[in-house]
Formats: sequence, structure tokens, C-alpha cells
Amino acid sequence: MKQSDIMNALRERIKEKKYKFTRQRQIILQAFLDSKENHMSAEDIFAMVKDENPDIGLATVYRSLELFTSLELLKKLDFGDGRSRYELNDRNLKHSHHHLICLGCGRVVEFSYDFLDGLKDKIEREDGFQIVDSQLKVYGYCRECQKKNSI
Amino acid sequence: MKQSDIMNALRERIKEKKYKFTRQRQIILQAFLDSKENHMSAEDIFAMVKDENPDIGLATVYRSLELFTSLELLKKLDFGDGRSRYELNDRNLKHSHHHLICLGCGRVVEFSYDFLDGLKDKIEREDGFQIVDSQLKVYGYCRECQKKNSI
DNA sequence: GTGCGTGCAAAGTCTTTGCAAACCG
DNA sequence: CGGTTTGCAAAGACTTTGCACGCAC
Repeated sequence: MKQSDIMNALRERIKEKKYKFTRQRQIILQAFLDSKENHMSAEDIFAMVKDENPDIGLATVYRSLELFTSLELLKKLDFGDGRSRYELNDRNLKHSHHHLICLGCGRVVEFSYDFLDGLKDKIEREDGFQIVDSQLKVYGYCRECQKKNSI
Repeated sequence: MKQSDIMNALRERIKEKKYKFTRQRQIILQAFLDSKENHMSAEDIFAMVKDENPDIGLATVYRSLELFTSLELLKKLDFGDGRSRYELNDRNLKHSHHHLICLGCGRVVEFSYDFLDGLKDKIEREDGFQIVDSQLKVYGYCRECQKKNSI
């Protein structure tokens, strides 16, 4: 999905819900699109944004990220480091991607695997649970940290 | 695993690491064993404990839970409600159990499914990642909340 | 006895909220 | 213009930390 499409999605969903397409919201979403980092926290975004826009407050970043999440443009993640992180909810791109979290260096790597196909039926049948979303976190040690530890 | 076995495991692992088997640590672990609730927060434990032991401080509860987790007696969980929760790390009982989190009522139900068997090789081979543990969270709506919403 | 563990309160970190001013539509 | 949204600072929620005292070993 192109960057401009995502910004357009924001514009549309905001209009639909009668919210306002403010300068701050554009800037904050753009920071996501510009960033190479996949899993940013509110502080990360704030840092990216405040150089060129010193007038934007941290509270606005928090409020915007929450809004974008409710509009299903972002997903809120938690890697257990005490802060919420966000990623683009690019549902068209990868159907199901998950996270490998290194216990050594804290790096987070993504991987794709559609184990849910088989699981979904089982859960809905046996537990009567209607699935909306899922998150798989796999903890362990990445290649680099395995090397470091074995020396 | 019997309750007394878990307490013994605590005693052994504490001795092994030259920590101390204090009254507070026993009481706090016992609270876990006595509780019917599976996923308790530090405050939950503190509430259970403070009636009979008003001298135990919340900080001690936090410190004990962290110790037990490092001794692999407990697992630290996060269901996105802003506080850490813990469960017994009863590895002998269920090999791999995961959590269904209801977006309606917040209830957490456990389910077992060993999808990891197939996944583990793939991750280790393709990503060179050495798996230690994994957590699968499935978000959706439980039976009761589906009924409520459809009325 | 010695040093780890505890209780208390204070500090820390992340996040939310109240309110007047600014802004979008 | 009118109701949202924002910035700021303050408050809130959870967790960690500093320090003197107490307890396990």
C-alpha cells in the first residue's frame, strides 16, 4: 500500500466519523510513514516530530495514536518494555505476521506464519469465541546474541 | 503438580541461588496456590495477603513476584490492561497454553494448542532464532458478549 | 554476627486528564 | 461561528528505588 493511500485512508475515516483532519494528525501519521523503524512508541514519534514542529505536545501524540488505532490504521503492540508501541495496520499486505523478541538485545523481528487457519475453527467451535485478532510473541535469542553468549 | 511440591521447588531454588526463604516469600507464593484466579496482579496478591499479614508491603510483593519469575516458578503476562499479571509456570502440566482475551468483558480464558511443534523448526531454521518461550494472545468476543451484542 | 530482605515513603516512568485558547469545517 | 482539538501542566496508575531496620542462615 502506498503512503499516500494510507494518508487518504486517514482523511476518509476521519471525515466519516466527523472528526477533524488537523495539521497535527497529518504530521503524526506522516512520521509513521517516514520512519524505517516498525514499532514506535509515543515518545519515538514525539521525538521525530518535535524538531520541525516544536509546538506539538506529547499529549497530542498519545491522543492521535489512540485515534488512529480506533480507526484501525494502527495496531497497538506490547513487547513488555513498559511502553506501548504501534505499527501500521496494513491488513492487505500480510495476513498474519508476528514477533520474535530477543531476550538478549531486545530487538524485535517480524515473521509470517498462518497457523491461525487451523486454529480459528477449533477455537470458535470448542470455546465459542469469536476471533477478531491475534498476537503471537516468541521470546528467545537472535543469531547475534547466540554468538555472543557462546564465546 | 501438588501445592507442596511447588513450595518445595521454591525452597530448593532459593537455596541453590543463596537467597533466603523468608516468611514473606512463603506467604506470597502460598497466595498464588490458594487463589482460584489464574492471572493475578501485584495488587491482587497484596490484597489477598494484607488481611492476615498487614505488615507485608506492596514493594515486597513486587520484589517477590520478580524473584519467582526469575526462578521460573511464575510467568509474567500482559493482557494490555496496564498492569503485569502472573501465573504459575507449571511446565509439567500443560505444554503450551495460551489466552483468549474478550474485548467485551475483559475476561481471559485459557486454551491449549500445540501449534509450536511445526513452527519451532521453521523459525530456528529460517530466522536463526533460538526459541525460549512463546505467548499467543487471541482477541475477540466470548460467548456471553456475543449474546449481549446481538440483542 | 553478616549481609540479604523488608517496609515505608519518595521518586520514576508512562499515560491520561482538565482547561483555556486555537483551529477545522 | 461552534464544537473539536490542542498545549500545557497537573494528576493518575503502576512500578522501582533508597535507606534504616530486621531477620534468615
